[in-house]
Amino acid sequence: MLAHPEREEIRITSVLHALADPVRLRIVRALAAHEEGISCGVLDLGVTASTLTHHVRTLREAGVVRVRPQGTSRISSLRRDDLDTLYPGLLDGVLAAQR
Amino acid sequence: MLAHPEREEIRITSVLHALADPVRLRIVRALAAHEEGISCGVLDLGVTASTLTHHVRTLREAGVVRVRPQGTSRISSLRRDDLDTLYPGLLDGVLAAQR
DNA sequence: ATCAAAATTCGACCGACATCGTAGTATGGG
DNA sequence: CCCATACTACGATGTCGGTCGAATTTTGAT
Repeated sequence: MLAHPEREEIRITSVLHALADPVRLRIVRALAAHEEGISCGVLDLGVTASTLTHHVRTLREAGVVRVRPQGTSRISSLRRDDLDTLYPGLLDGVLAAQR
Repeated sequence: MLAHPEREEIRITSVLHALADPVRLRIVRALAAHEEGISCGVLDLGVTASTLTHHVRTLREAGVVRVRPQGTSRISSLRRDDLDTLYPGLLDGVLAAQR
């Protein structure tokens, strides 16, 4: 478990699909503001823990976030380098969005 | 019919969802290569005409493309200005994707 | 007026997915 | 060892959406 795609395995359609959900987009925005990574459980997203697990897995399997265990928590962080290399400007454009 | 969202009405989640489909992404790539716009019917996308209609409508309603009637055809073109203004870098990043 | 080409509409089908609740696993502290 | 915390796994459910075929509309040309 906790498999992450290599940079070369990341697919643009998977990334876009991962970003196209309101809850996941809020997660990405939060991670963008915390380069060191955070436990997504601390975010108040209005969904249950199991739903949150689903979303984080979707982001991880798409190659958007990296997840590392730390105690009983999982620290998620944005894969900025990989995404900026593969799709320069995409992440910045998404994060710049007001709506 | 042929309603287009104003620039202020465009939503990032709708744009991302519109771009997250392989067929629609191929349409967008084709439009990016033809600034003057094209009739999407000329593209060989491996889907039926009715499915193509569905995809073009999805792109139009998301604010990704502008569609104007011309004879019995509909000419689609990318809303580059609007997208680049709202989400600078997003479109370029998506188009830069190799996979 | 008739015909052909291009596109749309409608209904149906079916797989994908966001969500939840419950139960289970894992880690660390007392 | 026991317990609490954080997260995961699984199954169920309801909705959304990509796909098609058949029928219809629209436009332009003959």
